Order: sequence, then structure tokens, then C-alpha cells
Amino acid sequence: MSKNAISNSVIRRLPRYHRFLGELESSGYVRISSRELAEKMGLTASQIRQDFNCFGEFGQQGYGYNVSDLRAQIGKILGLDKQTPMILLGAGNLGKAIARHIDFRSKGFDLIGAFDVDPAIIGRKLGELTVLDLADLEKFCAEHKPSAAILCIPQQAAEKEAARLVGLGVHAFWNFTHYDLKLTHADVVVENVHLGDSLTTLSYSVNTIE
Amino acid sequence: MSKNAISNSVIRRLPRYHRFLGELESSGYVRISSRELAEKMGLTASQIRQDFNCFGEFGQQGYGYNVSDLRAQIGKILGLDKQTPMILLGAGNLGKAIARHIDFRSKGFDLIGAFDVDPAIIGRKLGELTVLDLADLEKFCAEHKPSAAILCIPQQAAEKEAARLVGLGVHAFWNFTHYDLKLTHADVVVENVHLGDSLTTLSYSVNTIE
DNA sequence: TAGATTGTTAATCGATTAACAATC
DNA sequence: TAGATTGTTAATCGATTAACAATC
Repeated sequence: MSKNAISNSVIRRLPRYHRFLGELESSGYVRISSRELAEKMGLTASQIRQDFNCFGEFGQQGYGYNVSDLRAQIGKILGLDKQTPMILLGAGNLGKAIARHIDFRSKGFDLIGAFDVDPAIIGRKLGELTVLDLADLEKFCAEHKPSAAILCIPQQAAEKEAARLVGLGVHAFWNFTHYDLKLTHADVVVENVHLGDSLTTLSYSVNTIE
Repeated sequence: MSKNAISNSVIRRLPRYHRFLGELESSGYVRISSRELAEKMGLTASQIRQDFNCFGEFGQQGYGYNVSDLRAQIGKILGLDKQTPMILLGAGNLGKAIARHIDFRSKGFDLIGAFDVDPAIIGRKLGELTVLDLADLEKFCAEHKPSAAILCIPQQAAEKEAARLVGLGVHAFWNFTHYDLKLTHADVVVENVHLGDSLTTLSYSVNTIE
């Protein structure tokens, strides 16, 4: 979109820039140089300037960057100026916690529905939402047209439900299962959160660094 | 330890190899070639061989790799053959869900304690555990010597509690807060799970790919 | 204007891929 | 032995860092 394809490494740094700039703004910073930002974030000034220049010229020579302008620009690049309607599949422990814990609106999404198959969960409140029967997914999607979904369902159900969602027009997934969505559906965007792999990586570090 | 420093990119692929090999083992695979494994995992055969060779020679020319041997070797590299005692700080929505959702033992850890400051939460059951008062952390650590901790506490409390834990001998963190542990404590290992950043990245993709 | 700092090009570094000799 | 496939070296690709001219 903006320019040519932006590398994944750059994209993954954008949310962190956005956060840091927010904190700087709150602490009253008006301008900041790439050098000073680099110091605060543990990066190099070169990298920061390279990153920002993927999207245009946000700074001013001899001055640096205007903190709130820069933050707004990055926010726009990240799509945080609008909200994508999103639904939750699987309102068990993890799904519920995610739904309650995350501030969706500030991350560019709007959580508009939650689904489960467990009769003990269906009908219960989850914040503003009521957990619906997964059987009613088609009806809901026809009406509300969510384009993103959180997958907090068991591994075995993931393949089937992912295909179902893709069929209903959902093309963005926040995936907490180990199902390899990307390998079977090439036309969707997927953000994987593999908590088990994350903890396993920590195990490696613990057993190696000492 | 094993050989020279292993790159982070390689380490992050190990848990996934371990998982895939487990699935292959369950489906009855006895041997597999790098080519076939690459196909299944969406990698290249070269990369797989390079990755494994960081740690030694696990295969056999003309044959390939023995699935269960290879899995065991990788498990050992990841430290999954022993359990590091771990505690949870913050037994709110997210902390509870993590504690219940994760199979700690198979990931190289043993969850032995959970702490909170909220009187409404202290004393409640969390699986086998009872949530303890965070004020009793020193006593608990002196007795049980946990060396790892999960941080599911509010951002504002993170800095103080992290320092406290480091002082009590905890040197590995599974960090769900946005506090930059690594910048203030160089002598600890940290695995960050920044769920907000992850969702923000998805927002970028949703708004760009189409 | 002089000093500061960007935007951008060039150099370096590291990770991935390709190629192939070794060997089971 | 011949075929297959590893282990490993060399080539390529991409990302990070350094350098500096442009410019506010």
C-alpha cells in the first residue's frame, strides 16, 4: 500500500514504537531525536530512521520528530484509526481472559460477538457481550459481517472452524491454537500466539544461559 | 553450552520442530527426511539440516532422521527433560487462564505457587494451588526457591515486583506486561508475550493486505 | 549562519538457500 | 554396489549498522 512491501521485521517493531511514543507524549515530550528514542528503546538510531522512512518522511532535519505527529502517523499505518469487527470463537478460560484483558478498540478492532459450543457457557455474559451458540455463527455473520476472529478453541476443532469462518468471509485470524492456518488458507492473514512455544523457548533459555 | 552461541532464529524454531515430531510420532512415523519434514512444516530442507546441525549430527546419510530419537534430542536441548519451579504473579483473568490453560510440565516448568494482592482472589483455588498473598512472597521463595516467574500483574506494579523477584533469586520471566525487564535487569532471561502488540500487528495486516 | 539531525546510500553482518562431497 | 540423504561449505539474500550529504 504505502510504498513497496514492508518487511516483517519492521512491521513487528511498529506497535512498540507506537506504545513508546504514547508514553513519551504522556510524560510531556514534544519532540525527540532518533538518537534519544533509540537509547530509550534499546535500538540504534539508524534502524529507527530506516524504519520510519519505509513509510515517508516523518521528521525534520536539525529538529527530530514531533512525538504526537509521529505517533499519529504510525497509528494510521497500523490501522488504529478504524475498527475491524471481530468475533471470539471459544469462550473458555483463555478466550474469556483475552476478551476481558485486551483493549480491542485501541488495537484497531471491535469485539462484537463471542461463541462457544458448551451449553454451560452459552448465554453467559462476557463484558458487554452474551456468549452465543456456535451453531448460530452463520446467522450472526450474515447480519454483522465480522472480518476477523480470535481462535481460542481446542486444536481438534480448529481446522474445521477456520474453514467455516473463511467461508463466511472472515479473513483475519488471531490464532491461539496450534493449527497451521496459513498452510491451508493462503488468502487469509494470521497472527499466531503460540503460548506453549513461547514458554518452551523460555525453558531453553533457563537451561542454557546459566 | 552445547556448541557455540545458537542464533535466536534457530531457537524459536525448536519448539515447533518438537511439536511436529510429536505429531509425526503419534501418526506412526519412524523415520523422516529433511525434505519431507520441510514440506510438512513449510520450511526448506536446507534450513532444517542447518538447524539440527547446530547441536550435533542427529541424522544418518541415506536414511534421514529417526523421528522419536530426534524429538527426544530436541526435547533435551529445550530442557524439557526436567522442570524448573515457577510461580505466577497476578491471578486475575489472564493469570488464571494461563495457569489453567498451559501444560507446564511438558514445557519444562512446574507451577508451584500463585500470588495476588486482591483479597477477593487470595485464598481461592487455582487448579491444585491456592492463591497466596503477595506479601508472603519472601517466605515462600526462601522455602521453595522458584527460579522462574510469570508476570500477569498490572504495568504499574511490574517494575517493582520484577526487582523484588530478581532479589529473591528468580532469573527467568514469562512476561505478559509491557514492562521492559531486559533493559533494567541484564542478568535475567525474559520471554515477552505482548498480546496487545500481537493484535496490533494483525490490525496492520488487515488494513494492508486487501 | 552554524549546529543538529534527518533521509538515504553504502558497508557490514547474519540468516537462508543452494550445492555437493561424504557416507550410510 | 547404487541410491538416497545427510553434514557442511559456498553463494545469495535480507536486515542492520555506519556514514554522509541534504536541509531545517
